Amino acid sequence: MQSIRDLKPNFSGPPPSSMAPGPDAYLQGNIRMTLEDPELWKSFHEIGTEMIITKPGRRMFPHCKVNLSGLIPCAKYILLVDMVPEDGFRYKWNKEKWEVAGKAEPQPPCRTYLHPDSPAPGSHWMKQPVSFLKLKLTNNTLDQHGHIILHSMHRYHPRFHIVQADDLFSVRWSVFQTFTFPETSFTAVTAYQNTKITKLKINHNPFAKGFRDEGSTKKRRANKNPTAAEKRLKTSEMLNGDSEEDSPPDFCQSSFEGYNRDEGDLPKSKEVDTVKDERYSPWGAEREHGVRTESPAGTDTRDMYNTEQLVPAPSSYQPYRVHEYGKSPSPSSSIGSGSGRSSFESRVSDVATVPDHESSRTRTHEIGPSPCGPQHLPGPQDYSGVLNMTMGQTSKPGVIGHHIYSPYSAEQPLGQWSNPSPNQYPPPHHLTTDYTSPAVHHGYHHGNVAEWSQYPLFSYSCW
DNA sequence: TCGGCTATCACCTTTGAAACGT
DNA sequence: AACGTTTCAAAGGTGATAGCCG
Repeated sequence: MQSIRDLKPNFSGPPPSSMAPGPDAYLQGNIRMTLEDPELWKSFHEIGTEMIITKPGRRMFPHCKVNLSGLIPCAKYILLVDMVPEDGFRYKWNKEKWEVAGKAEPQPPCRTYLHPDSPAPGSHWMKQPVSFLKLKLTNNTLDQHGHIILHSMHRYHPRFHIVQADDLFSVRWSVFQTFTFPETSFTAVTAYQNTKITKLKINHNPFAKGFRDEGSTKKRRANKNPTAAEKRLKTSEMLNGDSEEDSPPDFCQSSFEGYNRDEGDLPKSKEVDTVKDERYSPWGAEREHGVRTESPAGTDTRDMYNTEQLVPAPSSYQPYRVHEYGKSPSPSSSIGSGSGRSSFESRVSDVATVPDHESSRTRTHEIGPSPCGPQHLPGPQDYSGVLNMTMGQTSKPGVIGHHIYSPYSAEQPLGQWSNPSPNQYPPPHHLTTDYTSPAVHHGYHHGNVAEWSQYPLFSYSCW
């Protein structure tokens, strides 16, 4: 595990005193985020997770669900997720493995999904796992629903951000921490390529129960289209692991030899052991191209990382160009200790704004009396043009009363969207040169660090 | 010709309101 | 009247499939 942090304010002027971590700022450390269902994620990751993206938007499965600890119970936090390209390539599924198919397409509008409970006190986030179930992925660059826009056949991984902020407006002045989990990386696809992934999805996603072999699957469509039924049967056989397709001779030979062919079920404890020892990836290409390194095999070390810095930045968020304060010596103590969760603990204290309950304009989403005293219920706030964020459809009115994410909104003349140049979604042009030195982090090695600079954490980082 | 995308399908779960019982 | 449980229909999510498109 590595910890990358940069406490240096990266904006030229001081933030408003009401929002800035001023003299009364205090240290806040040991924020820990653990991934729920890590074994499920691993089982997908070892095969090569694929996420369907559709025009109307498709949920992720597995969906992002994390546990949080170390938050200040009374302080308000905002949770966000965005998707970051894994590399600068487009891929294709060829002969049972992913291969590089060329340069990545121009990055689509970067959207950040705001957890609908945001903002909420730390106690709220810590009392139960935080689910991003309703996060949806789309390939529609003109999407108006706030779904996260991705390119098909490209690789991404989610980043989780936690920001101590009383409201969305003050996010820009708050310290945030970023967490990633390597096993959550995935390839965006419009149709599943790897039948193993299909099988895993069917076996674990309750909505796909109808496709399970033990169910009525085989009679589905059987009387409608015999040919289709035959194909379906054939597919079922393949998915059962009886076909050779489960163990193709050339199926990622170099990286998949030890794959557990009984992946159809949620990994049992003994299977997990196997997984731990044999962490393979179908990404033969990534080795060939040195795009990224393999996750540490045979170890529970979580090579996730976190970063934190003050926003806004004078330039785009530069998560990979921040100062490295030294690698954390070890993963969280809970890792592999029975919790079965991936986790990352912020091992260094960080600066946070002091919760200002007096001036808080946020509303509480806690049911019942808050242990932190009375909560103010502010009126609707207009965040138009403030963030380019997506929100769950269950977003509370008043927290964000608008679809503020619309990248093409006329009311959002942000540089990120207003500078289309050669490619539709160019990197911000205002990057400074102060941070161009590569920073190795959490085991990933990006061949072209500069490419990362075009992926701001938040769209509003261009403020 | 082929790979990728999309509309549509049937099956399933989830969700919330209505009905009912205590 | 209030509360808890059950029932049921609508909404929405799922992968499979066929056909379209570049």
